[in-house]
Amino acid sequence: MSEAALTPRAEQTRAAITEAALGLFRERGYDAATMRAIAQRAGVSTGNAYYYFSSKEELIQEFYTRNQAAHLAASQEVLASQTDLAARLAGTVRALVDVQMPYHSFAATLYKHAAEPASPLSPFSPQSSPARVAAIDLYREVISGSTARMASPVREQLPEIMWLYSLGITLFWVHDSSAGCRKTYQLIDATVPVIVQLISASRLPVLRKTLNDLMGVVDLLST
Amino acid sequence: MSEAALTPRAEQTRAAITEAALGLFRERGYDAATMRAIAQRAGVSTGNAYYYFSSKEELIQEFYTRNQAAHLAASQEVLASQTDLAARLAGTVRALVDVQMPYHSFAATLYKHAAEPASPLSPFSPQSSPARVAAIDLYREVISGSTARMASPVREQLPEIMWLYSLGITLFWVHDSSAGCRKTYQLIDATVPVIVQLISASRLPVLRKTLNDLMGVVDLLST
DNA sequence: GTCTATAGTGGGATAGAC
DNA sequence: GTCTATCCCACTATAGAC
Repeated sequence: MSEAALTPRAEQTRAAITEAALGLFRERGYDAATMRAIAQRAGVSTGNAYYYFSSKEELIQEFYTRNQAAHLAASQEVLASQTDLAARLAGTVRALVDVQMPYHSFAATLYKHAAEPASPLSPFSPQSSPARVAAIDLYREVISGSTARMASPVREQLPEIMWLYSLGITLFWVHDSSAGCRKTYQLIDATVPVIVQLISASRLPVLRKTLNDLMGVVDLLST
Repeated sequence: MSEAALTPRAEQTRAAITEAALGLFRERGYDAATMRAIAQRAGVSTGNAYYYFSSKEELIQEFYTRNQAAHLAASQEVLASQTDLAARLAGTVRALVDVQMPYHSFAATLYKHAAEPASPLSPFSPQSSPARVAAIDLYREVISGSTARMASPVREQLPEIMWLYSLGITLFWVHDSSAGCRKTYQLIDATVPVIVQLISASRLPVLRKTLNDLMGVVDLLST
């Protein structure tokens, strides 16, 4: 990694800036976490903060990356104990929401950057590619560790579809102002069974054509 | 409307500012369209621009509103000539893309504001409510003017679902860098038949339960 | 009521001295 | 690597001209 090339002192400074940024993001939200405030909390000049992070966006990437790792860790429990597809999927997506919860109000503001297509923060950007691949792999594990049976073209595309589904849930979550984001959890619990039913229905001859069309759409999206 | 209360001169000034803003948005993109530049092109002071639009965001609302109106107008041709549901839906959504096309690169940047839940520019915000209602009504017309038959709970929720679908297409479109946004049109042509098939499949007894669940989800989203 | 001019706040980001 | 000083931006405020 590029971080390995840093001198110990530089690494320390960089870490201080990162910690200051994440703390301010969590405690005071997006607006109060100005580059000046972050630098001040880290005990460096704003110019120095820009030496390590060439934009505020890069600082947000750091937050993004950590969340991905935390989600992976938080999902292991369900994936180790459950074999039912619905339980595995619901548990994994619930874990995603759990992990991000402390940053709920911040995430709402963050999202406006992530939604910009040209932004490196977009989940579809090249910069996010490692995180995206890791997330899709996680959903591959959700499926492969389950007892569910499905048509093979469905099995191939399903991890990516589930990842898109998790993006949709996250999008709903940032908009969710209900107490404890209760609605988001309700939405997960309501949609997961539908998805699982559709997967098992995928073997019905009447739906074969519709499903093949849908899989074709996923291909279009990927390329 | 509030605009009716303006004097002719004020209306003219306001229009000049709007025109200048839309022109700069289209020709030079979001970043170059500073309030200074917009005011200068309109031949007014920046202070005056703020007299009519209390923020840059409001200027963007104007763009937003016009697009809605243009979409409505552009959809009339298909809706007047076609009775097939797939043709009507595809035509309407294609019209949406057509209308926004000159602003493609601008829309990408705009979207980061619209994606912020708290933003008045969000399609779910109270400020966007009139445009949202108008858009949903348009999709109601798409359905009512068609020969398609469907279960009545589906018929009720479908306009809103189609509107959400159009948001999804727009989201894809802002990310679409293919020549002439060819992929977006392909996506529309690929997904519309699937939607129509699902609608007609909604009368199959096997899917009744799944569909009722889905409609329940839509209810959850709406409240 | 409409508009200008101007001065100022505070934000992201940069240049160049050290 | 680190700082200070600076730029340009969105936006606010205000005093007053027409």
